Amino acid sequence: MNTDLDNISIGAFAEAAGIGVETIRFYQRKRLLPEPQRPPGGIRRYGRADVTRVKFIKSAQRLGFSLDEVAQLLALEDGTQCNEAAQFAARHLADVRERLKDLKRMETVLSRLLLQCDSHQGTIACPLIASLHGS
Amino acid sequence: MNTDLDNISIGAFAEAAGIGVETIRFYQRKRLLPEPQRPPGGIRRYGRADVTRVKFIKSAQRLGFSLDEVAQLLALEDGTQCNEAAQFAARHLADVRERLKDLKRMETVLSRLLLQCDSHQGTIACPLIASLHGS
DNA sequence: GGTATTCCCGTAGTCAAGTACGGAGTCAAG
DNA sequence: CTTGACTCCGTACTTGACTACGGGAATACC
Ligand SMILES: [Zn+2]
Ligand SMILES: [Zn+2]
Ligand SMILES: [Zn+2]
Ligand SMILES: [Zn+2]
Repeated sequence: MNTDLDNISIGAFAEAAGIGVETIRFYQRKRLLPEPQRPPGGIRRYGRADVTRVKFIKSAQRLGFSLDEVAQLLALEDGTQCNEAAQFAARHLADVRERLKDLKRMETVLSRLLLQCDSHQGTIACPLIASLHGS
Repeated sequence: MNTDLDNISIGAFAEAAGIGVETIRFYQRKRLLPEPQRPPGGIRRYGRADVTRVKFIKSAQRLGFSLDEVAQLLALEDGTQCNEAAQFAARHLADVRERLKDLKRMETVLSRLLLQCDSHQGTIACPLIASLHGS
C-alpha cells in the first residue's frame, strides 16, 4: 500500500476527500475532476491536488452552488478573475435570497397558524386545516 | 347542489383547479385524489369537491409540505383533529427552520465574501475563490 | 501461487414532482 | 357520418446529485 500523498489509489483518494469512490467517478464524468492518465495496464493514481479540488467543490456546495455552477467556479480557480467570480457569486446570492424569502414566508405562516391552533379552545374546527381549505 | 360544476370532465377540472391534466392523473396514482368510477366504456366525471381538494393540496405545498406530507394532512382534512394536525405541522415547521438556517448561513457567508471582493483593491487573489480553497 | 481486496467500466436505479407521448376509444357538432 | 377535440392508459422522460451492480482485471498479502 503506497501511502505517499501524491501517489494514491482512488480508494485512498475517496477516503482522504471524505467522499465515496463512486462519487469520484461521477465527478470525473461530470468533468469536475480530471481523469488522470494511467500507467500502461495499471491503476490510476491521484494526488494532493485532487483532494484539494474536491474540498473546493464541497465548499462551494455548502454555499449552495450546484455542480454545474461549481464547474464554472472551477474555471476561475486560480483566483485571478475576481470580477467574474464576484458577479457569478452575486447572481447566485440573488437566488439564495429568493429561496430565503420563500422559506421565511412559510415559517411566518406556519408559526402563526400553530399559535392559533394552540389557543382555539372550544371551537371545533382546526384553524390550520381551515386555512389550507383556502382562507 | 348538483349543478354542472359537479359533472365536469378531467379537462375542465384541470382548468378549474389551475393544474394540468397529467398532474391530475399523477395525483390519482399517488392517491391524493380519488379515482372516480366511470360509466362502463365512458369518461370520468369530476365535481367541486375534487377542485377543493386540489386547492387544499396546493395550499399545503405553498407551505412547503411534500406530497407525502400532504397525503397525511388530507387524512385530517375534516378539521376535527386539531392536535394531530398541529403536531404534524410543528414537525414540519422544525425542518423549514432547519433549511432556513442553512440558507441564512449561505447568505451571510456569500455576502461577506462579496464585500471583500469589492474592496480588495491591489491584492491579486480573489477572496471568494480563496475561501473556497478552504480557509 | 492462491486468495482477498481494489480497481475499472458501463449501465441502471434512486428520489420528487411532475411532464410528455402515442395509440386507441369516445363524444359532440356539423 | 365524419371530423376534430377530448379522454384513457401505460410507459418513459426530466433534473440533480449521487449510489448500486456486475463482471473482469490487477494488485496486495501470505
Ligand atoms: Zn473576488
Ligand atoms: Zn445558483
Ligand atoms: Zn389545529
Ligand atoms: Zn416537512
